[in-house]
This record gives sequence, C-alpha cells and structure tokens, in this order.
Amino acid sequence: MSSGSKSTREKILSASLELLESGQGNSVRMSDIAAKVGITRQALYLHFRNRGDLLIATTHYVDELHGGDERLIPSRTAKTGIERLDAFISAWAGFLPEIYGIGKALLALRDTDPEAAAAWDKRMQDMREGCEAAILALARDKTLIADYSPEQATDILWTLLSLRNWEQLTVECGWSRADYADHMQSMARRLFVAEVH
Amino acid sequence: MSSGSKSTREKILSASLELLESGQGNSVRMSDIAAKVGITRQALYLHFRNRGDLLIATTHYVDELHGGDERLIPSRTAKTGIERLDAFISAWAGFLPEIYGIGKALLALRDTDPEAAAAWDKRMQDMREGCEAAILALARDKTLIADYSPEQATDILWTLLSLRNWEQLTVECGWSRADYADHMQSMARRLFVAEVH
DNA sequence: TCCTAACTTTACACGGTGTCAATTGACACG
DNA sequence: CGTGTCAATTGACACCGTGTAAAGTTAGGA
Repeated sequence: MSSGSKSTREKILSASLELLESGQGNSVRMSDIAAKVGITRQALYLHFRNRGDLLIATTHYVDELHGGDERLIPSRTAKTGIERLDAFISAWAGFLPEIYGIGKALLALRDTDPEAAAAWDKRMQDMREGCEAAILALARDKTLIADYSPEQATDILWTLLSLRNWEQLTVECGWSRADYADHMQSMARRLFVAEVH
Repeated sequence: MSSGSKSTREKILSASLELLESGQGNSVRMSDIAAKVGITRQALYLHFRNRGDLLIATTHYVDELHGGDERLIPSRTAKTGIERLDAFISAWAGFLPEIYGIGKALLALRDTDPEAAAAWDKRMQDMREGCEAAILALARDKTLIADYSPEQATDILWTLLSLRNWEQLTVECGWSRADYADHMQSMARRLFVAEVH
C-alpha cells in the first residue's frame, strides 16, 4: 500500500518510531508525528490510511531496522532444552525494549481498532511459538516439570514474558534490563525445569 | 464530595459497575451510564466532577459492596509463611474478578488522567503490601529462597499477580478461575519457597 | 509546455468529554 | 398560599483528536 516517495514515508516511520520509543505510547498524536517530520497532519493520510495503519507500519519498520523477530527463532547452537529456554528469554529481553513504545500504543488501540489488535496479536502469537518451542524442547529432554502440561507451561511462560510485565518490573520496580533478563531466566528454570540444580 | 441524593448517586454507581463488569472496560461512555440509569448525561456531572471521578467512586462502591480489600489482610489463622502466601493468593484470586472491569478502565485512563492513575496505583500499592507481608513471612520462617532479596521477591510476586496477567491467563488462555488460583499458588511456592517439597 | 505526484491550506463532520444558562417539577417550611 | 431549594432537564457550545474533502501550489519529467 501507499506507493512511492520512500523518503517521506520513511521519515514518517522514523519520526513515529522515535516518538513512540520515548515512551509516551498511546499519547502520541498524528499531529505530533507530522510536526516532527515537518509536514502537515493531513499529509500523513497520503501515506497511511489511518493511525492504526501507521502504527502497524511502524512495527514492520522496526523489524526492518533491527533485524526483526527472526532473532527470536531458536538458535541452533542450543543443544539442551534448558539452553534453548535461556537463549529464548535472553533474545526476548533484548527485543522487548525496542518494541515497548509501539506495543503500548497498539495495546491501547486494542479495544477500538480491530486491525491494530490483530497486528499486535500476530506478534504475540509469533512470540508464543517461541515459548512453546522452548517448552517442547524441555519436554523432549524430559526435563519439563510434571506439574504442568506443555500447553499450560507455554501459557505461563508467555504470560510471564509479557510486555506489561516487562514494563512493571523495569519502570515501576526499577529493575535494570540485565536484572530482567537474569531473573526471568532463573524464574523460568525454577518454574519449568524438573531437576532443579 | 458530591452531596445528597444517595439514591441517584447509588443508581449511577451500580449502573457504572454493571457496565464495567460486563467487560467492556474503557469503552464504557458517560452516555452509556446515563442511559442505563435513565437520566441525562449532563446529570452525571451533578454527582461526579468527571469521568475519572466516577470511575474512582465506582471502585469505592465495589469495596463497600464486597467487603473490600480488607479481605486481603493476612488471616491470622495462617501459621507458617507458606500458609500465608497461599491464603493471600487465594484471597486475591477471589478479589480480582470483581475489580477487573474497573481496573481495565482505570488502567486505560492512566496516561491521561493523573487522578485516576493515582487511584489505581493506590490500590496496587495496597495489594503490594500484601505481597510483601507474605514474602516477609517466608523470610521470617527462613523458607524464603536465597536467589532473591525480599524486595525482589515482592516485585516478582506483585507482577505475577497483576490484573493483566489474570486477564491474559483467563481470557486469552482460557484458564478457569480455579486454574488460576491453583497454578498461581504452585508457581509462587516453586519460585519463593526454599525447601521445594 | 503540460502532466503528474507530493504536499499545502482551509474547512468540515464526527464522537466523546466537559461547561453553561435557562427551565421544570417536587417537596418543605413558614 | 407563596417562596425557596434542589434534582434534573433541555439545548447549546467549546475543546480535542481522528478522518474526509476540495482547491491550490510546487517541482520534476516527458
């Protein structure tokens, strides 16, 4: 969609990203973005159908910039399930801060904009697959704890690693990113790995 | 604030609660509430200064109705830290569904309405004290795991029990309320109790 | 020179919140 | 009986943010 003029389109996306990343999340207005680019608000609509559309495009732009979510695909260096779990959490912990602002904005649109909701859900579903893969790797190794079914364990891991939880722990509780990564790893091991070492 | 006419004021609060509880959260409009009560939208402003005010009053109304958050005060029947942790989680699991709708609405107002944000934060701070009390009870018993400081453990428990997590597990993952309560208890034990039995 | 595409300016519709002024209806008090 | 008061109504309006529309400008290319 929205043909041509890569330059302006990209300027818009990067302005949008920059504003979103500065943490304001949902309170970033179309006019803010336009002002930042140096064009009129109306001109935004020459490139994107509506605000949700722009927000979604911004997420794709992030992927493009940072290599995207293929970073979450399990590395083949992970031999054991435990290594795979650790690697996944570590990758996710690196990825989260990059999508935080956009995530918040998309999440806030959830109730009113089905397209935005779908876009975010898609991302979260992809992420869930990573969780599931790690849990299944544990199960394959027979190191998955007996308390939960693989599906339940996936539910838990997926929830544990949610954007909201990251936000709460880093913003409200003041955890550093390293704290987050380390503790999530240790929590996940404790929750899911049978032989607690 | 907002003197007099208990009757109408209460009608408003109960209509507000009812709409909020039906899960729409933030998309409940002033006009919806007014329509439900059978008065004009403007009349709402005779009783409440603004939407945030009404939402906050609704949370107090819930407390009044259901006995409120004193249910979260640790029962004195809990001898051990572990019992206390279990009891707290169980009480919280019963309380959560009652404040879900309002919580969502208040959470959505967070960015724009500082008063609403403060009201919700206050509640969450109260709840955090319950988390802390349970963790400190474990520490007193020397059954708190060594991996985390009491404060970190409180951060984790507090985050684990967040409204958003409850929402995700019940709404998105389809857990029953009993599933939620049981699994949260078992997760908390696994995360925080030193002697894993 | 003319066409096209990007962008501008100005204006407006819509939905939601919040304010205001004038009015109605009920009830109480002297 | 008249008067005051209080809740609620009606109708209008301001503000904000999103989105649409129409007409005009500017620059580049065939």
